Amino acid sequence: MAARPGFELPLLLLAGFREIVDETHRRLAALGHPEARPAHGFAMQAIGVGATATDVGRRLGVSKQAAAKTIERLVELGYVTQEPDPADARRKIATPTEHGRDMLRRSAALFDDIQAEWAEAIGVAHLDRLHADLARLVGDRAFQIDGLSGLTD
Amino acid sequence: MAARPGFELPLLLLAGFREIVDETHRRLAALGHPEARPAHGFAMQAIGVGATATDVGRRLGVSKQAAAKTIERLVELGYVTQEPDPADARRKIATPTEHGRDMLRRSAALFDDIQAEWAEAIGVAHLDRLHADLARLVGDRAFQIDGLSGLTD
DNA sequence: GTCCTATCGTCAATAGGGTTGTCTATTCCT
DNA sequence: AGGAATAGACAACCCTATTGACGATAGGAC
Repeated sequence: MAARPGFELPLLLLAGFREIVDETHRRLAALGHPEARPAHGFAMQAIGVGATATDVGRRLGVSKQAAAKTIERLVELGYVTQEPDPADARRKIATPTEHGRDMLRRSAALFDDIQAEWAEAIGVAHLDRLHADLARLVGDRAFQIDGLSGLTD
Repeated sequence: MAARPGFELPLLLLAGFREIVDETHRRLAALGHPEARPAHGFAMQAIGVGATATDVGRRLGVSKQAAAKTIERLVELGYVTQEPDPADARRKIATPTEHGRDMLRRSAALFDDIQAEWAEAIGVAHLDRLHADLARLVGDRAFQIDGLSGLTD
């Protein structure tokens, strides 16, 4: 057994992740979003059509304080706006701006493009199997995305 | 086309990486290395039998300053020692201690164990193909491992 | 032998993403 | 009315990383 050293697998998985994410952001930078970084995309996804810092923190598996800082940054970059919830004075709702929605649309398209390129490189059948096998191995843990720091592009 | 949204793939890859690394470190903690964190393991690998901060930085794709800080941390944790190079007064060589070598041996074994568990879960043929496909997609980029922060276990 | 240049380690400032703990304001349920 | 739960803000801190500058050393050209 152990035909291959076991440490290669995590390295390959990480490299795959970084390859997709870095390439997406390289292209995104050329499409009017040079400041967008991976954490921003994930946070935008977590915001959806509108969410509070606490919501975002819960969805991303980080503290509400960390989420609040990220939202603050997104406001600075013009990706979201924040307004008090008229129905609950404790809450502040972050909502994507048109610029933010543009970023989200474009990154979704880029992810699709890169997936298509991977399908071309190894064949659709291989990619489908890779996707299915990974989904089986990690289950729903794939969508609890914390630990994204350092991916600073 | 685009039967699946493209953003799932990077998430699955990241989740796979985290799954392996986190599980390794959970088990490592129970084997006398509660302080070991992912970045340390990678740095230890980069040190090998002995290396300078600059070497480590180059191998890991980070600045020499960042590498020096990590080595400093490894010294604090008792994983390496540092001595001046007798042949070159500019250089300081970091060398794994017995504790450090123990950590490396154990984590290598744990990576192998987890790889075996994955093979059991999806079948050896599937795992081999996953490994081969990823290797083909990312090439040698797998072993330029930066961006490890946040993986703080 | 003596310079010029490249390299090593280090110091300092900065950035970004994360944490815990504490606090006030507000809401909601009893 | 009053107590528990919740949202956001503030502070202090950690970790990993960055760039820029600097003194000390090594080593090749001459």
